[in-house]
Amino acid sequence: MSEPRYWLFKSEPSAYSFDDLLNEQNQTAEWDGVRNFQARNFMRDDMKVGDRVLFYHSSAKPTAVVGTARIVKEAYPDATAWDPNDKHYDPKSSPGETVWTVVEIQAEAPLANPVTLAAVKANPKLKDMLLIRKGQRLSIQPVTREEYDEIIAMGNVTQ
DNA sequence: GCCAACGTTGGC
DNA sequence: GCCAACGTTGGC
Repeated sequence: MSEPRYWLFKSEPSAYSFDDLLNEQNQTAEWDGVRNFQARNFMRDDMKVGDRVLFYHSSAKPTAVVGTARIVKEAYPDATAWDPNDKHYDPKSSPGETVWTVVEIQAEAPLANPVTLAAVKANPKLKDMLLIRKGQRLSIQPVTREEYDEIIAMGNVTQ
């Protein structure tokens, strides 16, 4: 068993929030609709069962890491890509020629104290996080173990 | 609502 | 292969 990797998943809570994930059966959901090659490659090539996930709310008030999750199922084809009625339909993908993939994540726990983007920017230990790099828009990003642990430490402080 | 940054598309 | 135009992301 290799060491788990660490990731940050962005979602707009108006579209899909951490609470939505908590309300799923088994608190588990398929992470579908990703249509960016770099994000797909992370899912397809690097994510393993047991990897840890920070769940981040983008375009929210405030924007923040709000909870943790784990990868519970590794990459498989994203069926929403070949559904013409789906918002993320992509005619270049088909059951015979998969372009896009999904993984499944299971919620672990909400953070007692969500770690806002401002708090991330204010913490020198987190200065290298991709999240705060100018122009970085990836919806799935790798995170180091140190960064993950620091976010958890910040998020579980009760105040 | 604005707009900077970036990815993708398509003409050439 | 270049690059302008366009669409999207996401913070502010």
